[in-house]
Amino acid sequence: VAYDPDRYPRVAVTVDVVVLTVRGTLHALVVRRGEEPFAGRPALPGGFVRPDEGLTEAATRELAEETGTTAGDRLHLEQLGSYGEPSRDPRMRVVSVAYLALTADPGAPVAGGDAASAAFVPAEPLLRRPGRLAFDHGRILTDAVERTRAKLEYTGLAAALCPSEFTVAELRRVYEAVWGFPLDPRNFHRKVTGAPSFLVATGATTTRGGGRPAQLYRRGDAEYLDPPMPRREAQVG
Amino acid sequence: VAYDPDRYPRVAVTVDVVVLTVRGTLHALVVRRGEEPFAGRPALPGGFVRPDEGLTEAATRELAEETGTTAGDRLHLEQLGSYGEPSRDPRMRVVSVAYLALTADPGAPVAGGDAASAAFVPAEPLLRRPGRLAFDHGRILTDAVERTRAKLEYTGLAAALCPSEFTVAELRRVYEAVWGFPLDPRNFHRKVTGAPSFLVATGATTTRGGGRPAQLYRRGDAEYLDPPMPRREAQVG
DNA sequence: CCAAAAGTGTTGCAATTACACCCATGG
DNA sequence: CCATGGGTGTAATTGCAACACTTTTGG
Repeated sequence: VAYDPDRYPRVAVTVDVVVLTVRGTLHALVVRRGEEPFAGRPALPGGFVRPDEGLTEAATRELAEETGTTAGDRLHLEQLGSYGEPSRDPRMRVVSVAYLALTADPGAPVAGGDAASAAFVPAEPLLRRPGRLAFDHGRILTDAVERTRAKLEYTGLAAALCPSEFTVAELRRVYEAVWGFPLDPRNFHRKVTGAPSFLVATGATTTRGGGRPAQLYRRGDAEYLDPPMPRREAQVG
Repeated sequence: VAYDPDRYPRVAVTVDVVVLTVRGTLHALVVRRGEEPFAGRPALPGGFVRPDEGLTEAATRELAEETGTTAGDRLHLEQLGSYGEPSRDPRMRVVSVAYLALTADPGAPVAGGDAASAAFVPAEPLLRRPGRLAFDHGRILTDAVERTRAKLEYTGLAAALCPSEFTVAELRRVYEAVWGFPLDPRNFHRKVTGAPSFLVATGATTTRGGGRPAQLYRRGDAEYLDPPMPRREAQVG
C-alpha cells in the first residue's frame, strides 16, 4: 500500500457541529446557507479542517468563528461520527466528521462571525422533517439528539446544558426538555442529590422560579451517574 | 466558504478495522507492517478509501481483502470514530475512520490477502502496552475494546462473537472473556432466557462441552437487552 | 392565608443476588 | 455411579415508583 499523495483521490475533510441547548425545549444551532447547493436552506455550522489542526481543534475553531461560542465556558464537545457517502455533496468527495456540542442557553442571539444568520431553532420540527436541512445534516442532527438522550441516562452531561450554578429543578427541566416527557420531581431530587459526587452544593440558595428557596449546585466530579436515570415516562397521578 | 478543491489541502482518508473475536480470551486481528514507518510492527488492518465507495463499504472491502473475512456470515460492523491528529502519520496528513468488527472465532488461521501475516493475537498484552501497535492504533484498539465491553451490557452483540447456534454457557463465556471476570451461570441463564425475543431456542441440543445436553439458541430479534446485564464481579461462593 | 415550589418519609412492587438443589449425559 | 456441566427454586436484599406530607418563600 503506497502513500504517494498523487495516487490517491483528493478527499475534502470537514467538521460539522451540532450545538444543542435547552430553551424551554431542545434547540439546535443552524446557519443559513448562502450559496449553492442548498442555498438559503438551514444547515449545521461547519467547515474545512486545516492542514495543521486536529479534528477537535477544527470543531472548536468553527464553533468560535461561525457562532461566537467560546469553548471555555461550560461547553461540552465530543465527536459524534463521520459521514462519508460519496454522493453526500454533489460537487466533490467530502467526508465530514460530526461533533456534538452542549451548552447552557446563551440567552442573547448568537453573536456570529462568518455565517451572518446563526440562530437556535427548536429541534423538534427538524427531527420530524430531517430533509429540511442541507446535505445529510438532518441525519447528523438525529444522531446527535439520540446520543444526547442516551448519555443523559448515565452521565452528568445534563449539567453542561445548565448555567454553572443551578437548582435541582433546573437540572430536571433539562432532562424533561431533552427526553420530552415529565419526571417526578421528588424522586428526581432524591436520585441526583443521593449519587455521590454527582452534584456539590454551593451553600447558596435562590428563589428565581418562585416558591421555597432552592439549594444551588455545581456539577461534581463524578463522570457517571450510577445507577442511571431511568428513561421512562412516569405514571400520572 | 468556497469548495475549490485546489484551495484545500489534500487529506488522505483511510479506514482501520479492529476485528475482535473470542478464543478463550479476547483476541484482536493484527497484520505485520511491511514498510516504513513502523516496518515490522503489528498494526490494524486498513487502507485508503476509494473515490466511489462509502466509509462502511471501504471497511468491508478492507476486511475481505486483508483478512479474508467475508462480511456475510455473522459479522457485526460499526463505526468507532475518527482519528485525525496532524502528526499521527509522519508522511502526510491522514484522517482515519476506525471501525469495530465482531465475529465468531473462525478457528483456522486467517486466509489473508494483501497482508501476508494477519493473525488473531490476545488483546490483553496490547491493551497493557498500546505503544506496541503502529501509529495510534493502540489507542484505537483501546477504544474498540471499551466500546465492546460497554455494549455487551445492553445489547445482543455478544451473539456476534458466537457461532450462529450456541448454548447459553457459550454466550456466557463470551461475556466472561470480554469483561475478564466470571459470571454466575445460573443467574446468567435466567436473565438471557427470560428477556423476551433476546434468544430463540432452535429445539436442538448439544453435548459439546460435556455434561447434561444444553439447549441451542439463535440470536433473537431484540436489539437491546432490557434490563441490562450487570457488569459487576459476582461474589465468590 | 393561599399558591407554588422545594424537599423528606414511607410503602408496596419488582429485580437481583447468592445459593440449595435437581437433571441428563459420558466415561 | 460419579464427575461434569445444564438448568430451576427460593429467601434475603436492594432499588425504585408512587404518593402523602412538611417546609419556605411571594403575593
